Amino acid sequence: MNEQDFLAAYDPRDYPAVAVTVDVVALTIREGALHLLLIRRAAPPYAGHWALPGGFVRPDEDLGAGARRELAEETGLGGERLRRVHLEQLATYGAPDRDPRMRVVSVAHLAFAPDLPDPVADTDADEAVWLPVTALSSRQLAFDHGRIIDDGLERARSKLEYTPLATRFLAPEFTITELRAVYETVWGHPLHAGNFHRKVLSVPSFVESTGASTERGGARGGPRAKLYRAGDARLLHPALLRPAREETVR
Amino acid sequence: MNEQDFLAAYDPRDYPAVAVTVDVVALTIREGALHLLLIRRAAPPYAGHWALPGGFVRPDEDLGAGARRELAEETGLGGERLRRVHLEQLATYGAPDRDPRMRVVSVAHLAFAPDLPDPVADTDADEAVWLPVTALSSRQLAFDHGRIIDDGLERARSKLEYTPLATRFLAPEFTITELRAVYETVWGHPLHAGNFHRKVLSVPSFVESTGASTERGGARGGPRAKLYRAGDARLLHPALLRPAREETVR
DNA sequence: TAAGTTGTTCTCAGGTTGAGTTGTTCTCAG
DNA sequence: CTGAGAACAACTCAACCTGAGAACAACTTA
Repeated sequence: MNEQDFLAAYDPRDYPAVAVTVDVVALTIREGALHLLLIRRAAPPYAGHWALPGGFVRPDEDLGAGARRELAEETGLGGERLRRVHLEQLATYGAPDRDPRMRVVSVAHLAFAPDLPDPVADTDADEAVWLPVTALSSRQLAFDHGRIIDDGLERARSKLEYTPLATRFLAPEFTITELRAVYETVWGHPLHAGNFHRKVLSVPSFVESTGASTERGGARGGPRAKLYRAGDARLLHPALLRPAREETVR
Repeated sequence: MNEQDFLAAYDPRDYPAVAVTVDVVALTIREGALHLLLIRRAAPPYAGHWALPGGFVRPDEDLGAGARRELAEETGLGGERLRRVHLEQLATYGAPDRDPRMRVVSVAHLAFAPDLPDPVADTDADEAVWLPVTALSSRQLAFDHGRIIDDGLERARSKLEYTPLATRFLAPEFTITELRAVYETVWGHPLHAGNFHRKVLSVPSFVESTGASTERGGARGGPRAKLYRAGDARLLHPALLRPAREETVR
């Protein structure tokens, strides 16, 4: 049997039915707090529970494209602003019983977005909101989405260490203080302003100066800050390491 | 419609057919060189080409379990030795045209194994071999497996920096020099022996002393080396960073 | 104008790194 | 049995990086 005959005789229905979905852990920073995009499910299973935006991948659509489409549908975003959102694959979740309907394998993605407008509920959802991650524990989550969110948050924290992706939470031009605020909210603890400043400027191609400064000083005083934009580094060398967690005392 | 009615009325065949496979980038070190497990495909598509071990995920099997099963089938391994192999999810590949038969989404995994016996070809394969990664360029690879292998090698290199997984390429007891040889072969360049020694012993819980030493000195002389086993650290703090690649000169 | 805040630059002590050296223990060849 | 060479393990030292704090000028609001 040659390759062409083989393909002609091939019947996809011979294989077990598995559905493939994409889900998105979309993060943004609003009012100094890390927020996550969640929808409330309108239809069973898990009707009324909160879930990640996502859905079945379409027959001719790449996985990343599917994730971006789902994100666009939930945020009502398009064009340039959607293109500025960082999107990467997170991990794939495929426990046999994770969806009561059938075998569903979900390819989860992680998105970093600058402050975006309030989301719009579409057909699958009662409601869509940006929820502060600190408020997550009070919500009932569908499927294994709690686990996916935990993995996404840990990935986000670690990505800030060795990539310049913190800039993706900000407008194209930003100050070093705004960049530090991103690190502080994602990592959840304060950083030394002077050392952070020195470090960011010493990492090659992390940020580049625009030459301009802010129009005004800070809300409560202080000089105007210099403006920077993201440099062309894709990896930070050397990395900005998180302060080590305390050793477990024995 | 309540949730039970919904599930009763649900027909999986309403959804587009997608097949889910698991593939494994299995790495080991033989004779001082990094080797990769490859099989030669017996059946179309890509008959005669080299491919990663893998196959369709079974209806009631978790993704990681499927990857471990495929690895066991190709290596003929079982029991304790199979359990010692480190296996983690790498990434998922789902471009619509990556398989000519139908839409196939492949969840790739990465495995680190101590030196294993020669693989045994099973039904899907003419032949199975451990191939030095330096010889990869001379082989015709099926599907997008070249890309998956590149991603797996890069992931392996980076995992050695911040996890103690280098020990998974070795027997349960090893010397610091053997551990250094793992880093040197995976990273592809020599390391300073004295500094490596100091660093490994200074990272908390990376390795712990067994108290014993090797029976004999090195093949070409030298004292007996102290033996260590893996400690209980899951992450290295601080990490063992690769020397920075040279800056791209402009 | 005074008081307070903030962006930015310094200083300095302590730690870590890269590179080389030393001393000792071993294997192998003759 | 001995000498040459190899390798493990420990040390030294200069260069660099980091964390913590201080200094100071440029802003804000009251």
